[in-house]
Amino acid sequence: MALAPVTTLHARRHVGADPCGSCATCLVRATCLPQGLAQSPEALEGLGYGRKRVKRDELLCRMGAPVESLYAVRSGFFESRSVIEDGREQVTGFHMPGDIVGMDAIATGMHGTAVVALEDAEVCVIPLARLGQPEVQRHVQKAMTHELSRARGMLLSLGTLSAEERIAAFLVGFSRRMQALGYARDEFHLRMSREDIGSYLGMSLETACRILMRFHREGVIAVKQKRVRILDMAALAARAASYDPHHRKLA
Amino acid sequence: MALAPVTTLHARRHVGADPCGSCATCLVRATCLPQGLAQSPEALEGLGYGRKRVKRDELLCRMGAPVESLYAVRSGFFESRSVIEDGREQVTGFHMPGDIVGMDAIATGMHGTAVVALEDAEVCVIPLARLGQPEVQRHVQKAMTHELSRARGMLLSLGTLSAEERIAAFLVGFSRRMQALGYARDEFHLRMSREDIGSYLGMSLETACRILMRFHREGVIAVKQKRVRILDMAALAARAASYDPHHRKLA
DNA sequence: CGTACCTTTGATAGAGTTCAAGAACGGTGG
DNA sequence: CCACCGTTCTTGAACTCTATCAAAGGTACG
Repeated sequence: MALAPVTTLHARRHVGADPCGSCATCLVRATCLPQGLAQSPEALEGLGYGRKRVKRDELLCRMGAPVESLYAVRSGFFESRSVIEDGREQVTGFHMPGDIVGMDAIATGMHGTAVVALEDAEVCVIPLARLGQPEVQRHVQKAMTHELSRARGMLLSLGTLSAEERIAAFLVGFSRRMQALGYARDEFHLRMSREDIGSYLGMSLETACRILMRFHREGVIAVKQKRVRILDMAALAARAASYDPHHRKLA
Repeated sequence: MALAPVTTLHARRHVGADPCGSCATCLVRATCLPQGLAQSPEALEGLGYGRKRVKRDELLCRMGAPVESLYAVRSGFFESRSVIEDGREQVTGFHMPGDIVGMDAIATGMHGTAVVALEDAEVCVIPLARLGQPEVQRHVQKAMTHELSRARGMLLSLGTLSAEERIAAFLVGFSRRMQALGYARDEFHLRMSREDIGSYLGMSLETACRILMRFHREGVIAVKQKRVRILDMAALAARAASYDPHHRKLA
């Protein structure tokens, strides 16, 4: 159950390894918004989208701030946080390279969440003015429907699953996203703290911790601090009981 | 604390009172999708959007079914239900006249929820082909961002609020939506059962019931079966601790 | 190399679920 | 119009899960 050193993870890391690179070499290009605007890498380069670097714990955008642009994550991980009136706050999402951040704000013209970098990161800045263009609109619409699906999944998770099921579902989902980015699917580095995980999943940090340790004890995963290895994906998935739009019960 | 008879409610009801009426007299017209396509009522009429009637407990669309169109609710109330793999299901939304239903499905081309009529209802059918039109796209995008905001609000509710706070927030929100439709804001008829409310808010039907009774006992509301009167809106709002995008804690 | 933060673990308390049973309501047929 | 029956709502009691409080390791970072 021993975990490989972190360096193993970093060796696999070919996303965002080139923070100053051009779009031509950007490995999240396939999911990137500007992609819809230009077919060739050269044309992409000419679009003049800005880049922005954000250091760890810095804010990409503030809650309540007016929206000037959307952001496409190029490298690094982010989390979204929202507060309710009385000051309590909750993590509402984690964002990986290829994700588009800030769409929720288009309706109100104001960011509904604060987006924080969990590690040094870089984003592409997409001016809001671009949204008038039909190709951009189509791309954003697609990203938005995905956000909606994800949000409904979280709703189901928070509403009907037990804490253990939510943790399992979280790990399986995280694994899938890592795999989609070219990382290993069964060994990864959680960028966020136990408190963030707990907040995101609607439980205390202690509960999140205890359940991760329980899975470790039972041999489903190996976990040490932020390093996680999935030892029995099937067992984990079995405990996740996730949302399945193909399910025919209500058909 | 006695409640007025239901007829009082129905007397106020001027939305959807004309189920066969034209768009020109439709009172949810302002929020209706086709509105963006035609400036005059006559032009609206000519767009040839279909109508569809749905009886109580009938499905407007099935989960997993291919998406052919969106629906704009003209009259009546609906609820959305999703299932997770193991068969457990949850109510994920309630839909009132003026709401657009089915947007979540655009990405996958398949409905992620089953939409059920809570009473006899009528909808306008919006063929998916229309989505290519820029005006429609813009309108749908706006509706979608509102859905996203609502979803995040629910996430916060399920993640950080106590059962009592969630019930309070639900009542305040329901009241606001009723008022926006021209109904009384402090006296209304819940179309859904306690089980539906509980499911939507992530608690058992007994808990939903007990909390409503607690509010009744404390004089905050008067509730008898599905009839609700809000006696002390301020007290209710104080317990709701809802999501506020203007909040500056994370700014 | 020390300090602050994060993680882990234990003990206790409280909120909410589950099981169960009675009451109220609404629709239906005589 | 009334009685009946199924459904929904209400309420109680026992139990479970999760939160909270507290404190002891670890880790990472300056």
